[in-house]
Amino acid sequence: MAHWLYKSEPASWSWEQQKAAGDKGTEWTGVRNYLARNNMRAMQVGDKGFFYHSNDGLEIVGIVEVCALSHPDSTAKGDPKWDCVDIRAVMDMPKPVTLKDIKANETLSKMSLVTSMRLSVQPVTDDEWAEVCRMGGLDNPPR
DNA sequence: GCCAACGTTGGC
DNA sequence: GCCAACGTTGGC
Repeated sequence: MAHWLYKSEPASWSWEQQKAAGDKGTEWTGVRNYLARNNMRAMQVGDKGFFYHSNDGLEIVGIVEVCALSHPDSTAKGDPKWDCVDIRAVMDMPKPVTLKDIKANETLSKMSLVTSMRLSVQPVTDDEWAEVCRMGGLDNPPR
């Protein structure tokens, strides 16, 4: 199963809000970048991902999973170019993993978060997934 | 608040 | 179809 990373500015949509949305989850709306959209189109229900706070926080704070396949973005005003998936919160990171920690870790030097700073929905490799989970204090990370 | 990176737009 | 201008993102 593939892994992903979702960026959000906590001022507009925070991890607390994501958790409050419960098991039904929410549409990951507002992505207007083709690469990020294509990543969402490739997602399967059950794919896990990291939830990252950009701008304020700069850390991975939790784990989410895809709970609905990509579908038209309801905020795109009927523009068929833009799709999104639904995601729901799965668990907190016991220890949030900061961007600083990630940049300092040689294993993660190729991570999209480092190399494609501005991409808002990114793929995460299995190795990166395992390493970030380990750093975050998850001994038995979800797959 | 600044500015680098980078995606998008639009004139040619 | 190229590329300069522009706008946005996001770390610092």
